[in-house]
Amino acid sequence: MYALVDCNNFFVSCERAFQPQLEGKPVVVLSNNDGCVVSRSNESKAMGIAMCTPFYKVRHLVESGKLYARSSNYALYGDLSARVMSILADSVPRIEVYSIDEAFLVMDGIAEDRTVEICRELVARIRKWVGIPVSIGVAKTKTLAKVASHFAKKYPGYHGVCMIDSEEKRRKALSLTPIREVWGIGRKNVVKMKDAGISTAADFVERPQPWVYENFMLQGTRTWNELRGIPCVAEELPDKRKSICTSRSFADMLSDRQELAAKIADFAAQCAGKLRKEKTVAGKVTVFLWTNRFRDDLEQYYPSATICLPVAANNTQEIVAAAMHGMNMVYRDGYLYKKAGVIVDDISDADSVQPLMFGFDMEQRLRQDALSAVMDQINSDASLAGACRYAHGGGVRLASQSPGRFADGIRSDFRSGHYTTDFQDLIKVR
DNA sequence: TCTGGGGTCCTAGGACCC
DNA sequence: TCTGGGGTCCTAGGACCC
Repeated sequence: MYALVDCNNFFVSCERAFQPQLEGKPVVVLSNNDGCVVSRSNESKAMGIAMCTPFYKVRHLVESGKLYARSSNYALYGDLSARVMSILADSVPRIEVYSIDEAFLVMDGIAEDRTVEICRELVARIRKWVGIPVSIGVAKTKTLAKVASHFAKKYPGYHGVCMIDSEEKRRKALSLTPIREVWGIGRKNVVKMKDAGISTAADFVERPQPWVYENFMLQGTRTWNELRGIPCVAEELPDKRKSICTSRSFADMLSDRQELAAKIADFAAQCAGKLRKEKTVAGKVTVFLWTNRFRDDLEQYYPSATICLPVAANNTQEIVAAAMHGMNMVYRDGYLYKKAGVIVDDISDADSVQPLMFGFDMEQRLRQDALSAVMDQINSDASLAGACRYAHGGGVRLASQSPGRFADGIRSDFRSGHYTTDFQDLIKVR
C-alpha cells in the first residue's frame, strides 16, 4: 500500500504556524514578485478565490481588510517541509518525497488493520511538532492514494486519513471523483474526456483499454491502470535533477543591456551554486528572455540560446561566462523584458567528468573550481557571509553580477520573517 | 509519371505536476 | 499600473546512417 501525505494549504499553513492570528481567517500566499495567488486557506477558497488568480484582482479585498496576503517565503516553507519529511522518514520503512508538501510512504511490512491508526498518529504528531495540518490517503496505487487523500481533506469525518482498501470503496470513490481531479489528467485532456462523455473517474475506467490508448496514449493508459488498482507509476524517484532552472519576473520591465546581463549573471551563478550543492555538473547552459506577454501594445520577443560547454562544469565563472555568451546572442535593443532565466541541462555527477580532452585547459578549470569552492565557503560561513552581506548586500560574487541582493527588483510587499532560519526574525516572534 | 527501406538518436515542444 | 517558478516525461519529426 501507498500512503500519500499531503500538507493542507501548505504555504498558508506555514505562515499560520508563526502568525496564529491568521488562524480561521481568509489568507492567501502570493507567487514570486507578488504576481499570483498560489496558496489559499479554506476560508479564502470559500470566498471564491481561484488558484493562480492575479493578485491585482483581489488587492482591493486585502486593502479593505477582508483578506490577508503574504508574499512567498521559500526559506520558511523549505525548512518546515524538511521537518515534516523527517518525521515521516522516521515513522515508516521508506518514503518518496514528491514535492515540497507531499510524500508517498511505502507501507511495506505494516499490517493493513493498523495502517489507519498509524496514519492518524502521524497527522497528530506533525500538527503538534511542526504546526502543519496534513491529510493522508492510502491505497494500492499512487493515483488511488491521491484520490483517497482528496476525501481525507474534504470530509472531516475521516479525521485526516482515508483508506481505499476494498473493491467497493474503490468503485464508490471513483464514482464521486470528477475526472479533472485525477492525478495525471490535465486541462487539455479534461476537454477531450468531456467530449467523449466522461465526467468522473468511474466513467473513465469503464472504457476499454484500446480506446484509452488510442486517445490518451501511454500516460493515459497508465492512469487508467492505476485507477483500476494496477500500479504503473515508477517506484523510485530520481534523486538528482536532470535540469536546473533559475528565472524571475521583474517588478519593472528592463531594457538596458547591462542591467539585464547582470540579472542573467545572477541566475547563472545561482544555477552553478545549485549544481555544486548536488555535486553535479552541467554540459549545457540555456538563456531565455521574455517580454511582457500580457501587454498587447508592446512588441513581443521570446528568444533563447543554448551554449554547449566543451567539458561539463559547475564553477560559477564558466557557467556565468556561457550565460553571458547566450545573452549576447539573443539580446535585442528596444524591447522591454519582463522575465528572464537560465537553465542548466545535460547534468551528470561531478566526479564522473572526463577532463582528458585535447586542447582543454585543465589548469584553468582547477583554478576556477577552487575559486568557486572558496566563494561557497565564505558565503556559508556565518560571520564572514554576514560581513559581506551587510557590506554589499549579497555575499561574494563575480563582478558581472548585480551589485545588490539577488531579490532586488522583485516585488515582495507582504513577506513575513524567516522565523526558522534567521535568528533576528525568530527574536521578533518571541 | 516514376524517384527504397529500415533503423537509431536527438531535440523541440507539449502536457502534466506542485 | 498589476499576471510565478521549477520540474518531469512523452511524442513527433528531423537528421543521419547503412
